[in-house]
Amino acid sequence: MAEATKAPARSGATRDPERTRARVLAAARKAFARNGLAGARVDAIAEASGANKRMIYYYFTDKEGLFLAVLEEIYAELCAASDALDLIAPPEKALTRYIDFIWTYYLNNPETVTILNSENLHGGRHLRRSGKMRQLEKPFVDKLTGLIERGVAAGVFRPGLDAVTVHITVVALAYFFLANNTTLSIFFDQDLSSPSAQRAWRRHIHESVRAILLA
Amino acid sequence: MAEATKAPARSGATRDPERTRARVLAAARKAFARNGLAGARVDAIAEASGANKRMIYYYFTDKEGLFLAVLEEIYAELCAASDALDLIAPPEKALTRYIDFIWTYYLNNPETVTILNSENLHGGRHLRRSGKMRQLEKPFVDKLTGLIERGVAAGVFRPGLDAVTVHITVVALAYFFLANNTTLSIFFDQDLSSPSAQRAWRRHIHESVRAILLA
DNA sequence: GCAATTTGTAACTATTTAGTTAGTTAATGG
DNA sequence: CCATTAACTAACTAAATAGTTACAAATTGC
Repeated sequence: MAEATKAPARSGATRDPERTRARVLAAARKAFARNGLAGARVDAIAEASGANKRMIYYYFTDKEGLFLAVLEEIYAELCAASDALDLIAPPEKALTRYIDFIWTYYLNNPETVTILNSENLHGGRHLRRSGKMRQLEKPFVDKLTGLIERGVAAGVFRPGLDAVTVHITVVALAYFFLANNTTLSIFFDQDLSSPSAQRAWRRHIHESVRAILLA
Repeated sequence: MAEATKAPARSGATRDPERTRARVLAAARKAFARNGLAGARVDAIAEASGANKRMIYYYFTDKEGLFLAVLEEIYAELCAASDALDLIAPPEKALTRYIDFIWTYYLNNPETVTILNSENLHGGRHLRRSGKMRQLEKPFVDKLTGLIERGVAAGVFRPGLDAVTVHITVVALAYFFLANNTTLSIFFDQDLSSPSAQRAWRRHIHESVRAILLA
């Protein structure tokens, strides 16, 4: 709502802070995803985004502020995608849709995976400071809780499993396979990055979560 | 075999390359686990280990060589612990023992977790170069394959699941929960690092893997 | 016991890095 | 239409960083 009044979206404008900010964030996301917080270079981000380095400090205070802004953007995207997920369907069908959503999301957003790993390396110290993080995930947990309750009521799912536990289980199976794909491929001497290996694992997640959840 | 003849283990010796190397590796492991490859400082590792910085380059060529040496040490420890695991027991009991081993290992070796994450961030480029990695994991996979086959033959486990798939499943559930504990705690607004949360998750892994594997 | 080699040290360097200074150009509001 | 503010730039700096140079002392092989 504030966008239209504050930034009148001039096309080809010589100055467009909104776009500059967005371009810096996009370049920063790539850089942090590839090299981590310490490995990413502010000079490189400035050059890649076409912004002057001074503007990065103008908008984001310092490197850690930029990293936090990237984290917040990533998190907002994840929540927006989660909110768009429709789980109003018969329990088994909704479960399938939910699992596919998680798998597809992390498969298509590898930067999210590596940046979240980086934040964990640093003990979550950026997210913890952020004001924007509180309870954005709650509507999604409520939606999943609703699905599980409907499934239990219908006698399809077994009782005793809460939404957060189920969710961490599904994310663990998807995220770990993708985040640690290279070391797993080396250790077990097989290419787990191939489309066929990915299909097989996606199928395995479906079967496993069904085995865990079905009555 | 070479140790006894080459390094006669003099206690309190003024020079002891074996110990210097070991101390550098220990300090490097801590530094890489805390700050990642780019974030770790060679000067800090030298100071923490009591070794002169020049010796680090003398033994490990460069920072990446040191990182690789840490990776190889971590991997060798993991394989040694895996080899010591006894799975000769009735299938269900052996399965419980195996799951406990994986959970406990990653719980007690958080540095292994973060360093493996770092190696994945860098696309496995250090491990891939290493000559020491090939097939060290094989005896363990064979042992697990044996367990699964015995379970299937006894009608306790369902057929169609290979050892690597089962193993990645168990490690995913343990490793992901531990590696991403802080962001998960923030996102879902609950302390997943507490002993009770850890006990609950360990129990959940047991129940889930049993659900996946039991006939 | 001495020449060669291994292990160790202190001080140095060339670059890179995050972060600044000091200013210019464009938009905006009265 | 001008004063004020927001957006932007180029060049700079102080500190940190990976990697070296040039030696010295201990150990080992002969």
